[in-house]
Amino acid sequence: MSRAGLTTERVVRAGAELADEAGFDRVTPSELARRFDVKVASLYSHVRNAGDLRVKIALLALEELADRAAAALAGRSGRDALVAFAAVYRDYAREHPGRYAAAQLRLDPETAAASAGPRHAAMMRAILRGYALTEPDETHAVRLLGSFFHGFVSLEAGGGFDHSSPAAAESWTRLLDVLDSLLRDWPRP
Amino acid sequence: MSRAGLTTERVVRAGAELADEAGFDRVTPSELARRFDVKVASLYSHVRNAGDLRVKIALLALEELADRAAAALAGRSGRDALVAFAAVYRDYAREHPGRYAAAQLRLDPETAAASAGPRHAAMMRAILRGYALTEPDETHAVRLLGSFFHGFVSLEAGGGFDHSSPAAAESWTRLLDVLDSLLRDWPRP
DNA sequence: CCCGGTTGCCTAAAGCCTTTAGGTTGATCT
DNA sequence: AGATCAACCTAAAGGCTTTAGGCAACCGGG
Repeated sequence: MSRAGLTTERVVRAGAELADEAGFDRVTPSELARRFDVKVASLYSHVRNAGDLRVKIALLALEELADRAAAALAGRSGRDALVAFAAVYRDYAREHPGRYAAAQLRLDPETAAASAGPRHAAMMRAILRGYALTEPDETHAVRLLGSFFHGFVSLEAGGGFDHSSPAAAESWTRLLDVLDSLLRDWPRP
Repeated sequence: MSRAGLTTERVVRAGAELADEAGFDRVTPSELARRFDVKVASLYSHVRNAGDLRVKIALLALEELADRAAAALAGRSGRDALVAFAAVYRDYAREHPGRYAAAQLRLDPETAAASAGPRHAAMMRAILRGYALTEPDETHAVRLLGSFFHGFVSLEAGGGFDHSSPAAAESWTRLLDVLDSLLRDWPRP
């Protein structure tokens, strides 16, 4: 009997692929075991339990997203940075819907703090430094962008824009222009 | 043996309460049966299966939300309407997190069309008629507002704003002002 | 080379959830 | 009172999760 060569890494990565193919809520130890042609119990040496598996996939997704965002941001500022950053989110969600869903998993505070989450917040702030906002408006703007990105991408993933025109992509482009213009010309309190 | 007096209506309503207390993903026929002190199989006369139960809870949530929104919108326009409508969403999500999560469930196109979903879209458009937007910008604006509302509310529900100041409520109020001002002074293409 | 330890994977078993098939009994209408 | 319908039940099959304990493949050292 040759071995399948499981490691936590490989298990989590396979879980992420499964999430993209079948949906994050269909990621189960049983299904993964089937894919590795291994008995279910064998996975439990690499992952504490089903919940832990999900958390690890979420952390992977957050890292991947942050890495892509960081790469996209390099050498850009202002509107360019905003558009590039936004594209990373939308593209990632479209390419990897299961991972994107995983990234939305609620983490306990400790895990969240050690995740790539804070990097995301920092990058968002870095973008806004290209616009002349002062606190607390910069924080409000971070939240506006975060909410819009996440909301748009998840509504699109849920098919919310499917049966109306124009296509989602057109609204996305136009709205980024609108937001850029809003940030440059931020209304006073 | 006296009967529990189940009906589809009561089962779905209890499911919605369970969702709010324990989370939408913990809504199972088993748990509901326990609450009604009834055998699991008995529920299957009132609900086709676990998925059907979830869908029915989602439809209930969408109706409730639309009803509240319609009531809030009555007699208001412009900024007032925008703020009142937004408040309905946020308050509903905070009062009924499980139902709000349910309302995000992906429905098949047929079910979605028969749901209260279209009413939501219509109300959003009604609000925007208070601002002088022309197509396709009105559609873009609908999507901006929808994305922002949903994004903000779900990030807040996920605890995303918990460990930073100012409080979410403050950003919410301020950002609604900002959006109102944006809509009144919508940038040209 | 082979021997011992580590680690990867297994069998077994218990517990819970879902779903279906078919039977019984309470409520209701005539 | 009898018939009918709906509400509820028992029984059973099948899947997922998790733990405990066992065997054997691999790796490093003697």
